[in-house]
Amino acid sequence: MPNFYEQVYAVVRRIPPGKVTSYGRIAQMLGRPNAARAVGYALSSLKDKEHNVPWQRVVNSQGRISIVNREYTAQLQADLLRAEGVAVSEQFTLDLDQHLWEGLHLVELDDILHGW
DNA sequence: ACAGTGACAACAT
DNA sequence: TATGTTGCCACTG
Repeated sequence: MPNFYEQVYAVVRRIPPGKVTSYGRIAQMLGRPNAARAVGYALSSLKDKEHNVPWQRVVNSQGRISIVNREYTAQLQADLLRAEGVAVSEQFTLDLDQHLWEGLHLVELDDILHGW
């Protein structure tokens, strides 16, 4: 049974290129509608290589890149998304109606939540 | 055991 | 619109 962080990573790995979702929606998928902050915390602790997580595909509920006081990182996220075909504005915003990921099917969620 | 820490989100001004 | 406030929660030392 993976811990919460691993569950978050498992979900994020399912997000296809060119699509995005929010911290809160990931929390909801994992059955913890109020754990949005913990999702952000999980991603912030990523050490890149060990995991293979497309962290750039997670933005806040407003469709905005949510990394504060780290301009270079926000810029990196924007560039990574643009490389996938996502239109990101100079203010680090994007159109959720156009790029929002539908989410997982119940079978896939069961895999993540209960192991396989 | 416990207080501090965020890449959140919803609401209230 | 744009800030500010408050509730949240998993993880850490």
